[in-house]
Amino acid sequence: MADIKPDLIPIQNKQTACSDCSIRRLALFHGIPENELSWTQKNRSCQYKLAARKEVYRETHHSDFMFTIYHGWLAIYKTLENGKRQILKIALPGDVIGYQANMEAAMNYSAISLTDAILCAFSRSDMPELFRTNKHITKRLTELNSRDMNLCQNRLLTIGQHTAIEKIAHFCAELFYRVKTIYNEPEDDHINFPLSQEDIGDATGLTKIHVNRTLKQLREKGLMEISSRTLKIHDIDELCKLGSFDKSTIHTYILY
Amino acid sequence: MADIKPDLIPIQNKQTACSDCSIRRLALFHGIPENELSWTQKNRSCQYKLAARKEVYRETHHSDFMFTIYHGWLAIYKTLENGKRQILKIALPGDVIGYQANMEAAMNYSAISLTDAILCAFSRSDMPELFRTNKHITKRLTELNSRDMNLCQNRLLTIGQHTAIEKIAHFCAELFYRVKTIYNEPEDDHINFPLSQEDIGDATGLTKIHVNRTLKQLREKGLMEISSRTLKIHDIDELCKLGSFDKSTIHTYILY
DNA sequence: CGAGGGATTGAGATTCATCAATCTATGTGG
DNA sequence: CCACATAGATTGATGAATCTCAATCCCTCG
Repeated sequence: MADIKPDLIPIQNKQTACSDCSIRRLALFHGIPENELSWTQKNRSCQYKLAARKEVYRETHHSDFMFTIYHGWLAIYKTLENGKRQILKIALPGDVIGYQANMEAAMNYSAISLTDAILCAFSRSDMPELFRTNKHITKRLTELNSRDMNLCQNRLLTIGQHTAIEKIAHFCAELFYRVKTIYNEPEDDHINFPLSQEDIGDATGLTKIHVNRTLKQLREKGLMEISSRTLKIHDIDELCKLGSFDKSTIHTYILY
Repeated sequence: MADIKPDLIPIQNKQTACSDCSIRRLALFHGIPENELSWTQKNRSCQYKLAARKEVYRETHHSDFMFTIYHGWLAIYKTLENGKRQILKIALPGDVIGYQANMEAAMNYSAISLTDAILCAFSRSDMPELFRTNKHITKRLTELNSRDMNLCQNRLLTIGQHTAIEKIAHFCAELFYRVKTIYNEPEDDHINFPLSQEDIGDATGLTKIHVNRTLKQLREKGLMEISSRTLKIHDIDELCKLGSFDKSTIHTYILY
């Protein structure tokens, strides 16, 4: 088993207490009775911070830890021999990464930070004990997994059956609603957007050149615009319609 | 909540006992101690049989049941308003269908039988009790979900980043290995294959016409052949290589 | 102020979809 | 048992969507 990555820097002091966690409503520990919350605090190995564009996991490698994201964005992806990359998911605060059934198995995806980030680490070897001792967290983990499954299936539908402009509309609309829900700022029509056009291409199965042309179309249609790492939404209803994104289902993703 | 579908015909007698289940090693109840197995027997509402091409679930509709597949093949899919369909998964004996985090929510996919099938039904309203009372089955359900997640992510990679011939090679190779592992017939180079070319297209994001031409290419390359509902593999190694399918990972899918 | 990565645009090639016609296998009713 | 109906498979011709290669531009950062 490999150790922790060198780019992950332990936060020496000022670690957030789980009971004070500002994003608890989103996270693994949502709805957990206070008296059981001690498990997370006790078993959280450490909080780590890391810079943007640092690798957290690499496919086929082993890792001792799973993480919950406290701050920042990450991309979860798989690569092919020919260098092509498929981004499976943009992971946001509250998301769990590195959880899989067999905690001793190698990672089946890679992960990289898209922004500066703070991660809460849990030792994978503690997980079996968790399943034995804490039903609430186990159930919650299952719920988060199930939500992820639904997201993944929707992406499969989008990537398999949509055109380029529909794919990008869907991708951006989903991300927009996820971010808005997490940060509770329903009034703003824009979000910080740290992905390059190449990243968008890797997430939607398009080349960066075609992404560029398609973003231009979206701009000219007055639906949305990306510039200087910001996504501005001009017509969210049309955007959702174009991308077949049902915003009412966002609450099946972000579980309160 | 909707009731059971009229096409699902209750098996009146000769229901298989869970303790005698021939596919238990694959299924939800793998590795469950005998004394806990009574839960499944007690809570299994019924075994149902159904003919090929019958709908089991419809997206957005409610269902009272989740199922484990005892016999037959099913397709799990989502559809768009324009009629396009994405097959998310081919479900085989041992697979669980209809499990999602919020058991009261509407189904987020449809399901149809591809062959005659036999399903074991469990009432969704019993699930919360299951989580409270049976850690083994809960854990097993989590493992199966996690395996499905990995399969789904691999499909996302394939559909997003591969060419038509690579997609179909991957799809067929995966299915071939899954079927071989379930039925334990490692010597045969062919399997029963009830999917039409249109089904393959819906699973890989291609039109049936392009599937036809691509199958012709695979035939001419001497890799595989589909005829009269049979998939014959001529060169499994080359097929896996072409489709970037790593057959060694099949054991992370089919958990013994 | 120069370097470098990302964004943008153009031209041409390729893959895949669409439309349309024919062929084949399978099942059904007479 | 045959004639027919039907669904799926096959092939051709054409066009659209997307990729590839190449050049230039722009912004950011040291």
